[in-house]
Amino acid sequence: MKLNDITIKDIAERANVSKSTVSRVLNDLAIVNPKTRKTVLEAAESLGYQANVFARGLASGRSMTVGVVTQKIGSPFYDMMMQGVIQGFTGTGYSPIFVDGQWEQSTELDVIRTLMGRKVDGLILLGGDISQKDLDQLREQIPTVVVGKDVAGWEGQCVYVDNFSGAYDATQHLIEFGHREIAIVRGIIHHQDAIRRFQGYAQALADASIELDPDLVLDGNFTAQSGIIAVNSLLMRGKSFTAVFCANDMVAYGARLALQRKGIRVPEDVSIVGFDDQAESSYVSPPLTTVRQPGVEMGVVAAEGIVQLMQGGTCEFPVMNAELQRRESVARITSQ
Amino acid sequence: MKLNDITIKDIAERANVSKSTVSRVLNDLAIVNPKTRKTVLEAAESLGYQANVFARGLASGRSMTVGVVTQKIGSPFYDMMMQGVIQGFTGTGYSPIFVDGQWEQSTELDVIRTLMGRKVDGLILLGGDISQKDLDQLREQIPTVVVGKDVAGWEGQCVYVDNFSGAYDATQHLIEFGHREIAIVRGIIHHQDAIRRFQGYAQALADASIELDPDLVLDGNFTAQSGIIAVNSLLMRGKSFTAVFCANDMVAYGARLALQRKGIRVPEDVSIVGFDDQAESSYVSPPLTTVRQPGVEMGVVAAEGIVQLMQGGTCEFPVMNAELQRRESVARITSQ
DNA sequence: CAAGTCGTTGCAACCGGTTTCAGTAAAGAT
DNA sequence: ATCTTTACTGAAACCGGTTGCAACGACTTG
Repeated sequence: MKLNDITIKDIAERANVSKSTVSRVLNDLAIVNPKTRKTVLEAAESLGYQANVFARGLASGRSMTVGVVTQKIGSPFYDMMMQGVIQGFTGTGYSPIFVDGQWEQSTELDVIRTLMGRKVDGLILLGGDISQKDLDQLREQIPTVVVGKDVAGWEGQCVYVDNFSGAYDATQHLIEFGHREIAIVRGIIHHQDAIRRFQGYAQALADASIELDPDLVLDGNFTAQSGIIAVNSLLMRGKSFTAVFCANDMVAYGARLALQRKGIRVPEDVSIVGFDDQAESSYVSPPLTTVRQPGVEMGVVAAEGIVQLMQGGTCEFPVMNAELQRRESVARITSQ
Repeated sequence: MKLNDITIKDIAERANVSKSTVSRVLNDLAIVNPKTRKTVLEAAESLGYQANVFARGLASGRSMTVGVVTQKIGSPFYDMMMQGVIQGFTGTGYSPIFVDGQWEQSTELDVIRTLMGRKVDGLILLGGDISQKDLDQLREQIPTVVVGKDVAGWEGQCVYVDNFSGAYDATQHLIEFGHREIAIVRGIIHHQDAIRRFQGYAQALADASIELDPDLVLDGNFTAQSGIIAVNSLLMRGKSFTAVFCANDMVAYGARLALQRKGIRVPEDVSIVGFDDQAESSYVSPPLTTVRQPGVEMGVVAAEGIVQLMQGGTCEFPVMNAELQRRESVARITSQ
């Protein structure tokens, strides 16, 4: 099946040393005579040796893999983080193995169990909904970092963006442009990011002495479809509004479409702001003003951090910040 | 590190049998007395036994993992296939391990080497640019299926869509709607899909007795940016056209934006058709008429196929077909 | 010159399974 | 009653590494 049946033993014979010596050279964890070392290295090289991961894993207990739990492959923000993770691991000797939690707590626990069964050396959780208890328990068994949310008691060991100030900036931007009737389509109700974003929105309004109007607060679930529904219900109710701040870009797309269907122009009649800055957002019509999350960077940082952790070190992540990308979906309001 | 240090030996002691018997029960590959069997199973259950993958792999040579090489995590079409693959593997006992080829041949070979080093039992290649020679060589070493392109000599062992007829249908749709000056923005020049799509376009024109105008053929690279550039150069040249068929949806977004920037309306002035049907396309403005590729299904089918192959069977994939999704980016032309 | 060090290396046990081969007891055949 | 089967089970080798411990030669040291 595999061409590569050269083992450490073959090298040993070729170099006239014992298996142990070869192993020591290959992992350089003991002093070996430089000359011997060279001979072994050459032998290994010329034979094209590649260690058998099973044997190594069995003997050492380490697998050189880390499990990465994502929530839904194909979801823009999580995909960015995955890219970052891959990037962050290249050259470290560790390989990520990705599994998908499908946004479901039970599935998530399942896949983590599978990962543990596969003896991963570390765990990166991208988002997810596991309970604090399970999380804490997990961390005791295996080096873990969480990306995309902050967990109580894990200060510095979570990579996340400041959703509050991102949302605050976005809302303030709308206010600066003269908007006062600003609707919001929230994300999944118990989702941490969604909550923080709502708080940022609320604070920005408060700071501008604009009363928060409950009728302008709609619930959604991060999908384009939910943006459509939210806008339609807003329209149906006959509520007046000049801008809508969306839970993420997909919701913004939906909102945009729903408005157009009613003959309402964006941004001339209603302005829209999204959150995420997914790849398409620069190219839709009009290009979407949105809050950029540094997804790729977060992935990179997480990968680097877990490597530290697995090597017995510690890691301390800074809070990443989300930056408003001003494009063309927001217009100035002159008079009402 | 792990709570789970129960081994086959513990079960053996608990059930008063030998390791061998336990192994036989657990893999049921030999006749074991039903009573003994039951005892062992119960012991395993009550101890919460989970096999050590390293030991199993070392002894049996099988890892129960299959390597999946994608080209770029975050790319809509490939992501759909990944989702499908995950779906297709659930419940089979195999786990996919994803790596990213980054659209580069050398990287791709590298990651495949890594996968082989990790002793995957099978390989799924999503797209990719490896040479036919390398591919053939690979297939001799390990069960392999290729998704997203067809390889000479691998009939039935590749999962791919009929790009030709997808493109043909799209172009014909434009022709039916009265278009005769149909531009095309092609994908990466040597990319198989891009070539097939171009051929479909050309054939549809030919069948309608429309001469293919080389000035209406632009090159791109599947990115939105390339759509913008293509349309701009078309406009710059002052060439007249009423529709543009794009290599994929991202290109279509770019084209759409470039047109808008010049005050050209879609679809009133110029119609656009894309390819892929990525999630956003239903919600952009106007909702994009595009050719849907059944990415998820392809992934599922590929996963099921490789399982067959790994178990010593064979598999025979049908050609998937691409279906035109008529939405709102194409308008009828009445008079020129 | 004997004893003690140090640097370097080999032996062998071990990691936790799978698998071959031989052995035992019960059932069937002669 | 003896000889074959048949059904089932155990001992032990093996997979390919890692690692503790002993050993060995050369070099100091007393």
